[in-house]
Amino acid sequence: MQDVKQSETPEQLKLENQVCFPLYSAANEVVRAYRPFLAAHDLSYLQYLVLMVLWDAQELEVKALGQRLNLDSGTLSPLLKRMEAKGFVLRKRGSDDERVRLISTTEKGEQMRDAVADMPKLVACQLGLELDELKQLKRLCEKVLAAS
Amino acid sequence: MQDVKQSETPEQLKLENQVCFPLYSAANEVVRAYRPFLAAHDLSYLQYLVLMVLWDAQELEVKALGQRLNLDSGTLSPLLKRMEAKGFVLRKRGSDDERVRLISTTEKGEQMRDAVADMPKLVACQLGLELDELKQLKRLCEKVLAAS
DNA sequence: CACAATTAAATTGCGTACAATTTACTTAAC
DNA sequence: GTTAAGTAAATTGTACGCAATTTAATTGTG
Repeated sequence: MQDVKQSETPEQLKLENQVCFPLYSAANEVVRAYRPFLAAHDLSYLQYLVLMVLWDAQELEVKALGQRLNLDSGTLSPLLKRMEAKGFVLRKRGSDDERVRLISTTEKGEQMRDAVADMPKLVACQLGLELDELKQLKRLCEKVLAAS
Repeated sequence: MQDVKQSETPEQLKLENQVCFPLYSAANEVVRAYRPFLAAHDLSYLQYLVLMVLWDAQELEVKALGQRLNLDSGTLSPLLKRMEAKGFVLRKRGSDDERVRLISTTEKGEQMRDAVADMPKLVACQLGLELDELKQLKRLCEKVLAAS
């Protein structure tokens, strides 16, 4: 019975033969790995990503932030409001263009940099990959992103 | 000004030096790539994953489904209800254990197999990776999953 | 057999993702 | 300079993910 059904499933449609599923699931796994560390600082994974962009960029419009993170205002607007409410970021209006929101870190947001500085290495260790494998994985994911 | 701030950011905390971000973003990208194809069949990406597991497994408890997909009942219970409402799956009660839900595909769910058979190849092409790179990516993601 | 401990799903509540629409503002064209 | 077109965020509505709790059924222990 089960054999009959299995033989009908084309090989390319089996979960274990697809790239998309391990990629999807590994990404979930990495976010899970970050969660406890970040939760200790009242941060979600995406909020952590936003801070990383801002640490490196000073002040950014929502749109520019979205371009770096591959996300739109539908995701970022409410997120940034929550981050403002928690005191991590500022949401100024553009002085020359009132439509624009200029996002920047607060002092508290800046301090998070030190608080989470060791996290990437900690989480990387949990992934069970060698250094060159991490680089490979990074390169392949970046190639996927470049193709989109 | 910007240079000062940048120099304060440790290298490992820059977005472009982290594995986690490209992985997270590439996974989002792949789901995005599937979306239009799946939407034509009234399926979400996760619903498609569930069907792939069921095509290969006949009948599964929610827990077993969750183990294969790395997801819990908080995600799966409402998802399976939606899939039942759309006629893709059945949710029987276990006859010997009334707590258990036995999930199986309907005729309609089975037919989806043919409808989406070409999708993996189509999407894989959009990823911009060579065949050996796809295999590499798959292997690395699976290694991450195995370590968790 | 009673009753505590365990287990499987479901539920609740919050934070993403994203399509589609709306709001508020700016720019272009006449 | 008024109106149309365009643009940046925000909002709305739906569907994940997941922690934490709840519900309902089963198992274990005396």
